[in-house]
Amino acid sequence: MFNDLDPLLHSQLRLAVMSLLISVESAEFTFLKEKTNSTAGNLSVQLDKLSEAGYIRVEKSFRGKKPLTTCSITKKGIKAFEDYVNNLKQYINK
Amino acid sequence: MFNDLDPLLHSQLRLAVMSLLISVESAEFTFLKEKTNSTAGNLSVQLDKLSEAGYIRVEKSFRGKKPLTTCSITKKGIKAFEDYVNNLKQYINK
DNA sequence: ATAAACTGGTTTATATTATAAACCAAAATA
DNA sequence: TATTTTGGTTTATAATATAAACCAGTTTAT
Repeated sequence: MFNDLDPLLHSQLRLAVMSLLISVESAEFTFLKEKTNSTAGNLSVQLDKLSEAGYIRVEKSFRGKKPLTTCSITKKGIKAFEDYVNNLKQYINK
Repeated sequence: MFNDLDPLLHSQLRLAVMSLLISVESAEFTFLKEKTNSTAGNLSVQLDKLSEAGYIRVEKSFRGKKPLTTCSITKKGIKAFEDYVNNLKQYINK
Protein backbone atom coordinates (compact mmCIF):
# COMPACT_ATOMS: atom_id res chain seq x y z
CA MET A 1 0.00 0.00 0.00
CA PHE A 2 2.47 2.61 1.17
CA ASN A 3 6.01 2.21 -0.10
CA ASP A 4 8.64 3.71 2.13
CA LEU A 5 9.78 7.19 1.19
CA ASP A 6 13.55 7.60 0.84
CA PRO A 7 14.38 9.46 4.06
CA LEU A 8 17.16 11.32 2.30
CA LEU A 9 14.69 12.89 -0.07
CA HIS A 10 11.85 13.28 2.39
CA SER A 11 13.30 16.52 3.68
CA GLN A 12 12.04 19.87 2.52
CA LEU A 13 15.42 21.39 1.81
CA ARG A 14 17.03 18.35 0.20
CA LEU A 15 13.94 17.78 -1.92
CA ALA A 16 13.97 21.41 -3.06
CA VAL A 17 17.64 21.10 -3.99
CA MET A 18 16.99 17.96 -5.99
CA SER A 19 13.97 19.56 -7.62
CA LEU A 20 16.15 22.44 -8.77
CA LEU A 21 19.06 20.30 -9.86
CA ILE A 22 16.95 17.92 -11.89
CA SER A 23 16.10 20.62 -14.41
CA VAL A 24 19.50 22.25 -14.84
CA GLU A 25 22.93 21.05 -15.85
CA SER A 26 24.47 22.49 -12.72
CA ALA A 27 23.83 25.12 -10.10
CA GLU A 28 25.97 27.22 -7.79
CA PHE A 29 25.75 27.17 -4.02
CA THR A 30 24.52 30.74 -3.88
CA PHE A 31 21.85 30.04 -6.49
CA LEU A 32 20.56 27.08 -4.48
CA LYS A 33 20.70 29.10 -1.29
CA GLU A 34 18.63 31.88 -2.78
CA LYS A 35 16.07 29.67 -4.50
CA THR A 36 15.52 27.48 -1.49
CA ASN A 37 15.59 30.35 0.96
CA SER A 38 17.88 28.44 3.25
CA THR A 39 20.77 29.42 5.47
CA ALA A 40 24.24 28.66 4.19
CA GLY A 41 24.96 26.34 7.11
CA ASN A 42 21.89 24.25 6.62
CA LEU A 43 22.42 24.07 2.88
CA SER A 44 26.04 23.06 3.33
CA VAL A 45 25.07 20.17 5.58
CA GLN A 46 22.29 18.96 3.30
CA LEU A 47 24.45 19.13 0.19
CA ASP A 48 27.00 16.98 1.99
CA LYS A 49 24.37 14.37 2.70
CA LEU A 50 23.13 14.30 -0.87
CA SER A 51 26.68 14.12 -2.06
CA GLU A 52 27.63 11.28 0.28
CA ALA A 53 24.62 9.34 -0.94
CA GLY A 54 25.85 9.82 -4.49
CA TYR A 55 22.74 11.76 -5.47
CA ILE A 56 24.65 14.87 -6.44
CA ARG A 57 28.17 15.88 -7.44
CA VAL A 58 29.75 18.83 -5.67
CA GLU A 59 32.68 20.59 -7.27
CA LYS A 60 34.76 23.24 -5.59
CA SER A 61 36.71 25.72 -7.65
CA PHE A 62 37.33 29.44 -7.83
CA ARG A 63 35.70 32.17 -9.81
CA GLY A 64 38.38 34.80 -9.93
CA LYS A 65 39.56 34.87 -6.37
CA LYS A 66 36.37 33.66 -4.69
CA PRO A 67 35.50 30.10 -3.84
CA LEU A 68 32.79 28.59 -5.98
CA THR A 69 30.76 25.49 -5.18
CA THR A 70 28.92 23.94 -8.08
CA CYS A 71 26.41 21.11 -7.81
CA SER A 72 24.86 18.76 -10.29
CA ILE A 73 22.57 15.78 -10.04
CA THR A 74 23.86 12.28 -10.80
CA LYS A 75 22.14 9.41 -12.59
CA LYS A 76 21.63 7.78 -9.23
CA GLY A 77 20.10 11.01 -7.97
CA ILE A 78 17.69 11.22 -10.86
CA LYS A 79 16.60 7.65 -10.28
CA ALA A 80 16.15 8.24 -6.56
CA PHE A 81 14.12 11.39 -7.20
CA GLU A 82 11.86 9.65 -9.67
CA ASP A 83 11.31 6.72 -7.35
CA TYR A 84 10.55 9.07 -4.52
CA VAL A 85 7.98 10.95 -6.57
CA ASN A 86 6.33 7.72 -7.66
CA ASN A 87 6.12 6.42 -4.13
CA LEU A 88 4.82 9.72 -2.88
CA LYS A 89 1.88 9.46 -5.23
CA GLN A 90 0.54 6.59 -3.18
CA TYR A 91 0.22 9.01 -0.28
CA ILE A 92 -1.34 11.95 -2.01
CA ASN A 93 -3.68 10.47 -4.61
CA LYS A 94 -6.57 9.50 -2.41
CA MET B 1 9.07 29.26 -5.66
CA PHE B 2 8.95 26.68 -2.90
CA ASN B 3 6.19 27.10 -0.35
CA ASP B 4 6.95 25.63 3.03
CA LEU B 5 5.58 22.16 3.62
CA ASP B 6 3.52 21.77 6.79
CA PRO B 7 5.99 19.92 9.04
CA LEU B 8 3.16 18.08 10.71
CA LEU B 9 2.21 16.47 7.43
CA HIS B 10 5.71 16.10 6.06
CA SER B 11 6.22 12.87 7.98
CA GLN B 12 5.81 9.51 6.36
CA LEU B 13 3.62 8.00 9.03
CA ARG B 14 1.42 11.02 9.68
CA LEU B 15 0.96 11.54 5.95
CA ALA B 16 -0.02 7.91 5.50
CA VAL B 17 -2.55 8.22 8.30
CA MET B 18 -4.06 11.34 6.77
CA SER B 19 -4.09 9.69 3.38
CA LEU B 20 -6.09 6.82 4.80
CA LEU B 21 -8.44 8.95 6.85
CA ILE B 22 -9.30 11.30 4.03
CA SER B 23 -11.11 8.58 2.14
CA VAL B 24 -13.05 6.94 4.98
CA GLU B 25 -15.53 8.13 7.54
CA SER B 26 -13.46 6.75 10.37
CA ALA B 27 -10.80 4.14 11.05
CA GLU B 28 -9.71 2.09 14.01
CA PHE B 29 -6.27 2.19 15.57
CA THR B 30 -5.54 -1.37 14.56
CA PHE B 31 -6.63 -0.71 10.99
CA LEU B 32 -4.29 2.26 10.73
CA LYS B 33 -1.51 0.29 12.35
CA GLU B 34 -1.84 -2.52 9.86
CA LYS B 35 -2.24 -0.36 6.76
CA THR B 36 0.69 1.87 7.64
CA ASN B 37 2.87 -0.97 8.86
CA SER B 38 3.82 0.99 11.93
CA THR B 39 4.48 0.05 15.51
CA ALA B 40 1.74 0.82 18.01
CA GLY B 41 3.98 3.18 19.94
CA ASN B 42 4.92 5.25 16.95
CA LEU B 43 1.34 5.37 15.72
CA SER B 44 0.08 6.41 19.13
CA VAL B 45 2.51 9.34 19.27
CA GLN B 46 1.74 10.49 15.75
CA LEU B 47 -2.02 10.28 16.26
CA ASP B 48 -1.61 12.48 19.32
CA LYS B 49 0.20 15.08 17.27
CA LEU B 50 -2.41 15.09 14.53
CA SER B 51 -5.10 15.27 17.15
CA GLU B 52 -3.49 18.15 19.04
CA ALA B 53 -3.19 20.05 15.77
CA GLY B 54 -6.90 19.54 15.23
CA TYR B 55 -6.32 17.57 12.05
CA ILE B 56 -8.04 14.45 13.35
CA ARG B 57 -10.53 13.44 16.02
CA VAL B 58 -9.66 10.52 18.28
CA GLU B 59 -12.39 8.73 20.17
CA LYS B 60 -11.84 6.11 22.82
CA SER B 61 -14.50 3.57 23.62
CA PHE B 62 -14.87 -0.16 24.13
CA ARG B 63 -15.86 -2.94 21.81
CA GLY B 64 -17.13 -5.57 24.15
CA LYS B 65 -14.48 -5.57 26.84
CA LYS B 66 -11.59 -4.32 24.77
CA PRO B 67 -10.50 -0.73 24.36
CA LEU B 68 -11.17 0.75 20.95
CA THR B 69 -9.60 3.86 19.47
CA THR B 70 -11.35 5.36 16.48
CA CYS B 71 -10.00 8.20 14.34
CA SER B 72 -11.51 10.51 11.80
CA ILE B 73 -10.26 13.49 9.84
CA THR B 74 -11.57 16.99 10.58
CA LYS B 75 -12.37 19.82 8.19
CA LYS B 76 -9.17 21.50 9.28
CA GLY B 77 -7.31 18.29 8.55
CA ILE B 78 -8.75 18.01 5.06
CA LYS B 79 -7.76 21.59 4.32
CA ALA B 80 -4.25 21.04 5.66
CA PHE B 81 -3.85 17.89 3.62
CA GLU B 82 -5.01 19.59 0.44
CA ASP B 83 -2.71 22.54 1.00
CA TYR B 84 0.18 20.21 1.68
CA VAL B 85 -0.43 18.30 -1.54
CA ASN B 86 -0.65 21.51 -3.54
CA ASN B 87 2.58 22.85 -2.09
CA LEU B 88 4.30 19.56 -2.61
CA LYS B 89 3.61 19.77 -6.31
CA GLN B 90 6.04 22.65 -6.57
CA TYR B 91 8.75 20.27 -5.48
CA ILE B 92 7.97 17.30 -7.64
CA ASN B 93 6.73 18.76 -10.94
CA LYS B 94 10.03 19.76 -12.45
C1' DA C 1 -7.54 -21.19 39.77
C1' DT C 2 -3.62 -19.71 37.90
C1' DA C 3 -0.02 -18.93 34.86
C1' DA C 4 1.10 -17.63 30.09
C1' DA C 5 0.20 -15.29 26.17
C1' DC C 6 -2.34 -11.84 23.64
C1' DT C 7 -4.81 -7.25 22.74
C1' DG C 8 -4.74 -2.57 22.55
C1' DG C 9 -2.66 0.55 23.50
C1' DT C 10 0.75 4.55 26.37
C1' DT C 11 5.01 6.28 28.15
C1' DT C 12 9.79 6.88 28.13
C1' DA C 13 14.32 6.63 26.18
C1' DT C 14 17.31 6.93 22.27
C1' DA C 15 18.89 7.83 17.79
C1' DT C 16 18.45 10.75 13.88
C1' DT C 17 17.48 15.15 11.68
C1' DA C 18 16.99 19.87 10.93
C1' DT C 19 18.36 24.22 12.07
C1' DA C 20 20.76 27.97 13.91
C1' DA C 21 24.69 30.03 15.71
C1' DA C 22 29.41 30.62 15.75
C1' DC C 23 33.23 30.63 13.22
C1' DC C 24 36.84 31.17 9.35
C1' DA C 25 39.73 32.90 5.37
C1' DA C 26 39.93 35.85 1.84
C1' DA C 27 38.29 39.81 -0.69
C1' DA C 28 36.08 44.13 -1.34
C1' DT C 29 34.87 48.57 0.47
C1' DA C 30 34.99 52.76 3.26
C1' DT D 1 43.82 50.06 7.82
C1' DA D 2 39.64 48.99 9.91
C1' DT D 3 34.93 47.15 8.54
C1' DT D 4 31.99 44.71 5.95
C1' DT D 5 30.89 41.27 2.66
C1' DT D 6 31.35 36.81 0.29
C1' DG D 7 31.28 32.06 0.40
C1' DG D 8 31.20 28.98 2.78
C1' DT D 9 32.26 25.03 7.17
C1' DT D 10 31.91 23.36 11.81
C1' DT D 11 29.70 22.85 16.08
C1' DA D 12 25.88 23.11 19.21
C1' DT D 13 21.02 22.81 20.06
C1' DA D 14 16.30 21.91 19.28
C1' DA D 15 12.94 19.06 17.20
C1' DT D 16 11.49 14.51 15.26
C1' DA D 17 11.00 9.83 14.49
C1' DT D 18 11.37 5.47 16.22
C1' DA D 19 11.92 1.70 19.18
C1' DA D 20 11.82 -0.37 23.53
C1' DA D 21 9.75 -0.91 27.78
C1' DC D 22 5.77 -0.94 30.05
C1' DC D 23 0.71 -1.41 31.58
C1' DA D 24 -4.24 -2.83 32.28
C1' DG D 25 -7.15 -5.92 31.12
C1' DT D 26 -8.65 -10.31 28.46
C1' DT D 27 -8.38 -14.73 26.58
C1' DT D 28 -6.46 -19.33 26.44
C1' DA D 29 -4.19 -23.34 28.19
C1' DT D 30 -3.03 -26.31 32.30
